Amino acid sequence: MEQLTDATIAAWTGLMRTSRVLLERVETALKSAGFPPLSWYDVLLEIEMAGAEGLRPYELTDKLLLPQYGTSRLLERIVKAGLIERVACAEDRRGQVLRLTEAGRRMRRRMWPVYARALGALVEDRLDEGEARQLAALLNRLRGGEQGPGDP
Amino acid sequence: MEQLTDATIAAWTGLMRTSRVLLERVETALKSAGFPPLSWYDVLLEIEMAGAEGLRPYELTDKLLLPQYGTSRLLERIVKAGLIERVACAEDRRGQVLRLTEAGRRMRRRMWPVYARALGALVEDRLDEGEARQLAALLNRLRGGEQGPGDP
DNA sequence: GAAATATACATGCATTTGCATCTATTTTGT
DNA sequence: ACAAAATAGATGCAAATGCATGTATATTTC
Repeated sequence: MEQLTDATIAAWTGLMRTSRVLLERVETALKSAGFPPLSWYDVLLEIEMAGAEGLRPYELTDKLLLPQYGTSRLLERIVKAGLIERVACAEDRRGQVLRLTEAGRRMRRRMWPVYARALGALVEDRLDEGEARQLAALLNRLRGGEQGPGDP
Repeated sequence: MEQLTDATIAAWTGLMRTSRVLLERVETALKSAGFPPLSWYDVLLEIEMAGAEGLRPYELTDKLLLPQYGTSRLLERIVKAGLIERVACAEDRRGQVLRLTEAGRRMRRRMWPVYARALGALVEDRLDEGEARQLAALLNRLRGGEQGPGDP
């Protein structure tokens, strides 16, 4: 029942297993270097890339595909660690603007080499550039054709 | 610093985003049909496929790539729901053997159409068979060449 | 064959996640 | 301008996860 090709099943299980395994390895690399989880890196990077205007939490929710409460709590922890700060938002008094602290900027910079080394070993050493590009293309199609841009 | 090609970055972010989005949609499909999470399906299927000899928890841990305590607790819940039962293991008194109950077998059968429909919409409708096969191949290479077999 | 080591599984405790709902403000419709 | 609806964000509570460690049995080593 429910005809699905073997190829579909193989793609799905490959996706589930591979993403879990690689993510776990990246997390392990960060943790064993004494760094916080990858999600913190994502937050720090997005805020840094947002530049001088800062970033609103709801924008982060969109970019990182997190549930709203997930963003709220993640930010709470990162703020508590002193890596970002919330500033009241001038043009919307419900909201806030996120900014990196100096410690946050430093943390992001220090995490990157560990992250990059892991990606080098896990991805770049295993796929040549053409393959990586093809994989990315297939994954993007799977995700539903075309969405907003994406960054590391 | 830390040269990584754009293709590597694109493959990595594609992998993270796509796996999260698709998994979330599958989970949503199951939940809104009134079913338990996908991990329950995985457990039920593995036990069913193990056949008459049943399956040991540590084997499940290997197959599903779960941490040991994760398996222990997942099984606890599924047992409590009456879908599987633990039987004392004859040849290793530390261990146990898992078996499906009739309700477990039924549950797995009833979940499959929902699961399959989701995979049809998310994977099969978006990639033709050749693309799916290629995606699976690339993902398997990423996961570290060749491991044991894998099933849905 | 006794002691050391390894394996199977469980569990207490802290952290994280999910869900539903709450408050405050902004936007919309009339 | 005001009521209704939508949006930004927080939070209480329950469930799930991670981590370290515990207990029991098996296996290895000397």
